[in-house]
Amino acid sequence: MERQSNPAAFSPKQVARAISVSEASIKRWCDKGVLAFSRTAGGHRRIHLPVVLDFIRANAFHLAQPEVLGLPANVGSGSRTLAQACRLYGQALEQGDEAQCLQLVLDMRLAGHEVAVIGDQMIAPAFHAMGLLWEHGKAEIYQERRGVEITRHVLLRLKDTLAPPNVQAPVAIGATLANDRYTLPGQLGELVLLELGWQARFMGTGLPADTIARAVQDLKPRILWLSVSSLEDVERFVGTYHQLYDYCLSQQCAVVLGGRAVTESLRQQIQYASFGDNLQHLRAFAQSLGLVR
Amino acid sequence: MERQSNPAAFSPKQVARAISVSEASIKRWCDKGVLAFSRTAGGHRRIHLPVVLDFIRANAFHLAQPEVLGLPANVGSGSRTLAQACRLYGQALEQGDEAQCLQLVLDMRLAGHEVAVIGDQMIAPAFHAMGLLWEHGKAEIYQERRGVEITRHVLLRLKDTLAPPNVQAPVAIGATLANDRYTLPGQLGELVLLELGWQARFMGTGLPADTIARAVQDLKPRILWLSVSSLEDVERFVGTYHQLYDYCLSQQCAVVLGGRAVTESLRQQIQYASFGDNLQHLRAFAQSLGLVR
DNA sequence: GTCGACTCGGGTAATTCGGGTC
DNA sequence: AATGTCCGAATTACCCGAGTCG
Repeated sequence: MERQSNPAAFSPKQVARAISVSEASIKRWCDKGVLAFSRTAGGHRRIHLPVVLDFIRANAFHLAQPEVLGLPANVGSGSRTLAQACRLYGQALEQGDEAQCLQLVLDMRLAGHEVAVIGDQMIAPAFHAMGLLWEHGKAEIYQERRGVEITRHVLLRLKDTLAPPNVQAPVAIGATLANDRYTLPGQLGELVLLELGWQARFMGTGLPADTIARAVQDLKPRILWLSVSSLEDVERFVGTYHQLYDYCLSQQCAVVLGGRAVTESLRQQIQYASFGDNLQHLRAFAQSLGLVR
Repeated sequence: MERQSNPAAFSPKQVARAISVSEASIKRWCDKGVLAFSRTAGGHRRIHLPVVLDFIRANAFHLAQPEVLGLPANVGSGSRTLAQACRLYGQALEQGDEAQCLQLVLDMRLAGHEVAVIGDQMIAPAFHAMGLLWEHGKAEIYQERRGVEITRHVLLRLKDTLAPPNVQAPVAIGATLANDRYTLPGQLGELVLLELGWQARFMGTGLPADTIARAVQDLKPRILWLSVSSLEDVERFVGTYHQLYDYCLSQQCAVVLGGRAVTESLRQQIQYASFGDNLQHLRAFAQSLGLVR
């Protein structure tokens, strides 16, 4: 929930996380007088933004990311719901505020949301919204591209919060085919499968079908997930895909297709173990195989 | 206690254990001014990771227990030359061994090599070698693509070891133009400039020239570095580039060109503030502007 | 009014401070 | 001169039941 009248105020927990210190310390510093604060009617501490900034400066807590327009950490006291977080994530992307993006994603993760949900209901919609802005001339392409780079970094941090996979866990590999350079869906897929305990690795973008087949041969994955975000030549795709699918079948590797370029009409021309236009489908399918746990 | 949103900071005890000296020595070095540190509100010392690594590098300390600082085990154990490290990096890329890649890069960094040198003499040659293997049918494309993903991750870790830029530092932005999806040179350029103290940001791949111009207008960089690894239509490139160059000139933004697609013949058709086929050129040019320190 | 998440306050264990000494 | 160890006081992190927020 946004405050309009007062300057933004934060709870001890928020400030604590913003500067990587325990919540108890924040409260102690408040009570000692080093950190000015006010109280809610019920007695909860609220620390105002200017105070936090002064404090960070005074104590040389290196403030990450420069172009923070006055809102370095937790904007809005209630980024609890995914919808709110999504909106804020979109704003942070526009401004190129990597620290804020990271904070929002980690907040959602700490709130218990699965990676698939964060991807489907926060990150994807944020980029979709930015696309709409661009169509109306209200956003620049460079903002979107920069946002991709930022989100890549954020996803890598998110990966750090996931338990490393067991060496005996089943293997999954992901890729995009030639001429498809959208990396985020692929990276998100990796995280979703890692979260389920798989040894998942996104192999990169723009892989020819034959080298993917070779990778299947060498790495013996049980899942191959292909993200298809753009498709120039459908005919050609169907041809090469068929071969790849047959090979995967012979290697006991399930092919999971995803991406907005996999249209209804295309799906009727091809086979797959599973199709999903979002990450939760991928998650559900991987779990349905029952190979982990 | 282990958080990561800001540049990671450590207590004297942690740093002491990491390099196998007594806690008292760390405190003395802090107080003597050889180890930069900040303090908590209660007076406890906090030392940031980039400072620790600089210190280790400058004083040739042995990093006995890297895991205390959140770094992979065994970092700093191998004293290798760049050539050796390059060969091992190539092998690790082939095998998809991300941990090994990370260790090799951090080792070289701890050995005192600049980011530009690591990029020019270790990472670039490793990929070049892999390309040669591919030409002889001894490597697969998927290995190269996977290697790119791995190296991306490694570079992000490397970024954590660099001091965050000052908010007043000059801004630099980097990008690749349309149809050029090689991200590594751009990411490496970012690190090189960050190391010099710039506020550098790689904006992503495949940006149209007009949105780059818009970014220059919005962000007011003093350097725009363009990595040109592939070039389909030279004519077209020269045309759009000219416009972009002129605009940058009017905005007092130096254009630095790099990449193997900038051939001798192409260079005679265009203007630029600097050209470099490697990172050390970029580094030298940025330093020659004398805007930092 | 319900309900989950958050915060309160206070208590305890672990860490760090600064100084003095070996 | 430089380092490692020991100390009481201060600081910080983690824990819990009761109350508050949205």
